[in-house]
Amino acid sequence: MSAHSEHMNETAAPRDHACRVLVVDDEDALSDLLSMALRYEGWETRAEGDGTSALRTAREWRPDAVVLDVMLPDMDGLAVLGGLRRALPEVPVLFLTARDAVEDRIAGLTAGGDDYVTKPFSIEELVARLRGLLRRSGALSVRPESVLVVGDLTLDEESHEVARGGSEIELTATEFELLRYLMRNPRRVLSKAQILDRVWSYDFGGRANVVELYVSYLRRKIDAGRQPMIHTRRGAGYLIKAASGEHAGITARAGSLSPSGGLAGEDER
Amino acid sequence: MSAHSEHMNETAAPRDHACRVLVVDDEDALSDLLSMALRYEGWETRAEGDGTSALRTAREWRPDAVVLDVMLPDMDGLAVLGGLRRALPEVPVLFLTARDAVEDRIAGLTAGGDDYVTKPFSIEELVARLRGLLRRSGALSVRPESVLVVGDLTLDEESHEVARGGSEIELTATEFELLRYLMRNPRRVLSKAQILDRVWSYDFGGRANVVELYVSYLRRKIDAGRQPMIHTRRGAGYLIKAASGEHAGITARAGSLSPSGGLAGEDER
DNA sequence: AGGAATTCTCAGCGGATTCACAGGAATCCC
DNA sequence: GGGATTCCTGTGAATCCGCTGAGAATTCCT
Repeated sequence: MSAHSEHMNETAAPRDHACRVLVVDDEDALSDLLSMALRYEGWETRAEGDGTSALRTAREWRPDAVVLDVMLPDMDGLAVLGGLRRALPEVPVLFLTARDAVEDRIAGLTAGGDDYVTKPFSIEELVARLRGLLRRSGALSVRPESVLVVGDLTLDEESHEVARGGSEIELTATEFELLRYLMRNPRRVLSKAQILDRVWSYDFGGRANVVELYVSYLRRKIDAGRQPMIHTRRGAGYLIKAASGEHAGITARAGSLSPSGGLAGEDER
Repeated sequence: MSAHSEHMNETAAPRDHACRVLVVDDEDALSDLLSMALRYEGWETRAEGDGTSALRTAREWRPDAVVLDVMLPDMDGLAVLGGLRRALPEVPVLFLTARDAVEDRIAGLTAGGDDYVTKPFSIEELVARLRGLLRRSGALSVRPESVLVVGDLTLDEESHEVARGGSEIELTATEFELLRYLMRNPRRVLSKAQILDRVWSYDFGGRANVVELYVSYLRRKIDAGRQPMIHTRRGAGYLIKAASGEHAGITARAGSLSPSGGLAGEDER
């Protein structure tokens, strides 16, 4: 909670928030989690638990994007989609679907440019997808470049390419998500708990030790031999920053700067 | 610096101006899907479910193209076509017909340079056909070249010719569509679900495994022995890009330009 | 109809990935 | 220094994912 303070970022953040996101899911725990994460991202949110209210809210509140669970108590997700389209033809939709239903009725959902995420997902993934949708729909005031840059390290969210000093680095899916999270919050300490909550699926039952493991993997690939960029703050967490010797805080998001950094004044656990 | 590239939308939809497309179909699900896909392509759409309203909208809204299901509840496709021609003599029409429709009748309809697609179709196919119609009718402000280029790989959407490094490559229909989709989104990871939604017909019930299969076919024909251009991002999807060693991001649509690839000063890999 | 080309299912292989565990290294505190 | 705490990383097991061969089903061509 804490003051949803506006923290100074290295560059003036062009407020691409103000986006409104409607979350439609009947699991309260999940939609709370999501709302919090999205609000964190700088977006406004509303949550609804059933199709009928969702449609009402959609009409009245006119969100810029919708996160829609395809399994709803009162009406089929597809029916909700139909209503949505009629009310807000342009609004992009991010579907949530159960893992095993994947093959099922996702057909055609992404054809129009919408996207989906299978449960259980990681917040990082969901937010990234949503950001992609908003970017494409033009809802973001400034269309952000898809490349994150910290020092001589770059990460392209569209091609999933990562390179340091020009040479490409191969990462696994988890490594990629972890690095993206770190790079989205350069020079900011992230606790293992935060990382776990953000990068691993919300139902992950494992030990916090995986974070150490994956940081270790990342270091091997990214800091190998060179000036280290990933640093440990014992007892607090990890952070990434341009290697000393680099130009100061060349730590920007190529086009605009993400406010997402927004983890200002976060609390640790 | 160079970083300031104007970024584009997902599908290499070259923002060819806001063409207006009228969709006439009585199946809501399908016309929703279509509207969505076309809007995504950068076009404006209106949907109507019967011939009468379709004609009214055609007269008032004056679309640049019409997608017309020949099976309508109130009037025969032929009658609608007649009305259309009277109202908008020049407008190109893309017919939707059932697979087993009487072929010669359609042949008659499309005599004027119109085109048709049989249900069930893939979004890729429909969009490509429509783009062709618009291109020919001159409705597109910038007439895009019909050749997609990525590295030394070229694909001509009109002649359906594909060549790598000058030597021609024979592809089956599905392989062609898959490659076109990849090439329209160079250097962007496309998930198997996205590919399935876009390249396979909307009613395809099969497993995502076909995508792997067809990627495998494509690789045999395109990457055979040479520097691979089709890459797997395990856990994420596939992407195509110029082989390393090629000229930088010569990854353009000959006429308009496409995403990230383009500009000089990009780093190579 | 007969044969060829194409599409697709199925199943198995093999390597990549994820993760638990545990011992060792670094750091902190008294 | 000594012990406690925290972090790092090698090892190995279970699992997941993608690739591909074989062949059935379908469509296309003549």
